[in-house]
Amino acid sequence: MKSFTKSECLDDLRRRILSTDLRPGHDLDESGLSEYYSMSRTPLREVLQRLQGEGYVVMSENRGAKVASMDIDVLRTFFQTAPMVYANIARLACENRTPAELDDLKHAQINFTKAVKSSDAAEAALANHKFHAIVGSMAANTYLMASLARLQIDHTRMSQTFYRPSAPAEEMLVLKAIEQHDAMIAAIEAGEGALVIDLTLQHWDLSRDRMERYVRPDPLPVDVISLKDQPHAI
Amino acid sequence: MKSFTKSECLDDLRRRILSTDLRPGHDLDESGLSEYYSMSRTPLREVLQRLQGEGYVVMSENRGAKVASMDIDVLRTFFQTAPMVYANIARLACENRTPAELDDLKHAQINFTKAVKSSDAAEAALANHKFHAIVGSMAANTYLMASLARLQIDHTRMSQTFYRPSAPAEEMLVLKAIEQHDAMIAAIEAGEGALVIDLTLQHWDLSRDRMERYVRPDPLPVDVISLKDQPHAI
DNA sequence: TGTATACATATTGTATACGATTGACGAGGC
DNA sequence: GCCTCGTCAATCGTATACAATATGTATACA
Repeated sequence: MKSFTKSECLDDLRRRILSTDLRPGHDLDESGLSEYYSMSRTPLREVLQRLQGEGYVVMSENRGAKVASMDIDVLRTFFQTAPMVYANIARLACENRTPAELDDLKHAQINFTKAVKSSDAAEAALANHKFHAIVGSMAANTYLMASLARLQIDHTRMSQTFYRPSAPAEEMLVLKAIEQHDAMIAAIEAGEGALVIDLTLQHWDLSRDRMERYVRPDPLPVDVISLKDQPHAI
Repeated sequence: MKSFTKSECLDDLRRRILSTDLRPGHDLDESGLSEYYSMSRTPLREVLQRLQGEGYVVMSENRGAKVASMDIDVLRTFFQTAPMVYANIARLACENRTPAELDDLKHAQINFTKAVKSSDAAEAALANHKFHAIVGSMAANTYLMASLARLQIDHTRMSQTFYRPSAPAEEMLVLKAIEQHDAMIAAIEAGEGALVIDLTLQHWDLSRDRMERYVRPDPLPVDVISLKDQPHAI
């Protein structure tokens, strides 16, 4: 039974939420989690409070914490807002990136590529999350960073299927995403703002198509499954 | 000695930070605050954690909480980011506002006007904060709201002097701000997106001029005050 | 006089115990 | 048979005690 520090607990919960190991809307029981992480409820509650602040969980008085849900109207605003924020972040990253951050970004891209090649979907999604978080920190803009962080939570959760390609054509898309990352790194290093905005929007389009299919999947063939045999859907 | 509930404590700390009653960078002592609000340290710590999540305070391991500072590079990004976020929020508010929210907004404007007329600077700044927070919630966009909330923290703290006019010409500016609010309400109610963006940017310009003067005040007349008699400035 | 180290003090971090609130289940009345 | 109300279990919220960590100060030594 591994013992966790508080910050390890924070990281682990973030991971589990981002990878949808803890599903949106899932109820988080304080006693259960405190036992799981072998710490008392006091620090665990503080971790939850913090996760609430970051938008990973929502808490209600006397009714505990839940993993932040992804309902339809939130998704609507997600698709509405993401390209604007991503593009602005990318432009600012061009202007403000430090050499150290550039190294971090290249390193994150190596990890991302590895995760994709090893077909570990959750790991790939998290590595992609990390990549874009670094671009975010390059922008050095606390205000936009607050939006970006929240966008990324939902983006990463929705992109889980992206890295689990079911057909050769879909695998091509993932490889294209890798190429786009490389191009973005080059553009950021060269400080070409207009180019990196363009690349970012292309990257977004790729991701969006895949996510929209996840949100609105192809309907089941109704004439094959007898309606009365279907389990109740929510 | 009044007893506070947890949410009252939250509100009060927000108020005190926004009004710069608690100055940027000020050290927040847990025991002291828990005594002040007559609650134990456990819930107070959770309040601080939450305020950290909202960007009001920053916490560091084993070194407690501080009121979020407003250093020069943060202010730079503030002026860079605010107009874009405000304009987008305003446009979305036009599209998504509910009748109930419109009533709230009108009510907030009444409170704002009252506070200005009564020359209570801190109260006016807070009422203005509330007004724009309602516009933010009208936008119904959790992602941008995260940016807006953080922008507003610094905006409200910087605008403290705005409502403490020292000359008739400056008082005119405050009255103009009231008029702009009224125009914004009308535009939002009519759903005129382009107009409300325009009004919002005008409102921003008014506020920005005043804030820039706060950040970079007129220099002291060096020939009047003998240098060796000056108190040490930071 | 300046610096380093050890101790004292203050403050933060964690565990545990207890009180308060919520929601579910079942008995009783309509 | 249905609704209402009360009890009970489960979970959350708070207080307090104690442990861990950081900071300030005094003293010894270069």
